[in-house]
Amino acid sequence: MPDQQQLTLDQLLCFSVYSTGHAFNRIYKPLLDRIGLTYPQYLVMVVLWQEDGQTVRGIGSKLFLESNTLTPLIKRLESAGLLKRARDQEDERQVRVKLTQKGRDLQDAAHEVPDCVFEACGLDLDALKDLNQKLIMLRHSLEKAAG
Amino acid sequence: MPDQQQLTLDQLLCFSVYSTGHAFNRIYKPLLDRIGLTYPQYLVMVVLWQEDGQTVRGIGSKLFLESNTLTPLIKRLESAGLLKRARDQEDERQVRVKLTQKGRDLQDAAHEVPDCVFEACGLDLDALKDLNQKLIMLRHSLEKAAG
DNA sequence: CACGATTAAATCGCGTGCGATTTAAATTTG
DNA sequence: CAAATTTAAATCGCACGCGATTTAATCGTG
Repeated sequence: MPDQQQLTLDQLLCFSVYSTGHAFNRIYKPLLDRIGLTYPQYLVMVVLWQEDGQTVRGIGSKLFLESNTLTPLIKRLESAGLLKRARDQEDERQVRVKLTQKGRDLQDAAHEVPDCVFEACGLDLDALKDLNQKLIMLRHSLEKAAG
Repeated sequence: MPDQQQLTLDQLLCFSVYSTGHAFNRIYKPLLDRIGLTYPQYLVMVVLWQEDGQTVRGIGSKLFLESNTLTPLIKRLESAGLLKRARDQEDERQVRVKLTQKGRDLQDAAHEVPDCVFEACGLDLDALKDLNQKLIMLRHSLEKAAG
């Protein structure tokens, strides 16, 4: 980065990532309000719709989140009746998260969300995939650098 | 987006943005801890280093944040002695934020932060600028769609 | 000029993220 | 096998973000 004396926000990649994250949230908010989920809760549901019965740690490794964030979040989903939490019988340290019928049914209600978001991005599918891949690679570099 | 039955996280651009934002935070954390700032606080300082004496609303329009987020954050920066808040004499609705000497001096201490982050990205400058521009355009599309 | 509308901050409540610590279970090692 | 270590969740505290509301100042219209 040249000449930090004139450092501006629009030169900072971190800021475009940060602010675009907020912009995504503003798109998701009205869509997810309809089905009673927050964005992070939606991500947990996506992970569980893909594979039910995962542990908190397993969900966390996919979302890059830990139990201090996930435990309360998952408890809220349990309060909403979307899933059940239960200690694993074979390893009682772990908690397995299983969808209820209501939780599985919600996938249908969430059906149109990705299309609406895709629309809002204003990108064709190739450009979107390309940007996605570049960000995944960037995330990987950052994770490696963080150690 | 094809076939939401098999929707996975790594297909979601929103998630790569969301998780890369967290990854940036993990890079910034140790760098900013040294100078006693959080990442959003650092962004406010960057905005003020570029132009001192802005209003809360002015700062917010650059950061895509509002007074409900900024007021407490800026008060913390004031408590840390980095700036002063004062009502604008010409329009008492507005609060002007002015750096103290300590706040201006902090720019030197923050000197190496952008270089460290750039390093962690593992991208050459052209690739970084390209990615940055694409994200800025995406953010613009999302803001427009959110209305 | 007055009164309703608009605007800027601030306040409040809630849901994340996350560092630090705690608790309990499983694993490793002597 | 027992003690020390490791591991998985949970808990706690704090700082965002943001929707909703409140307060105070300014503007706009009649």
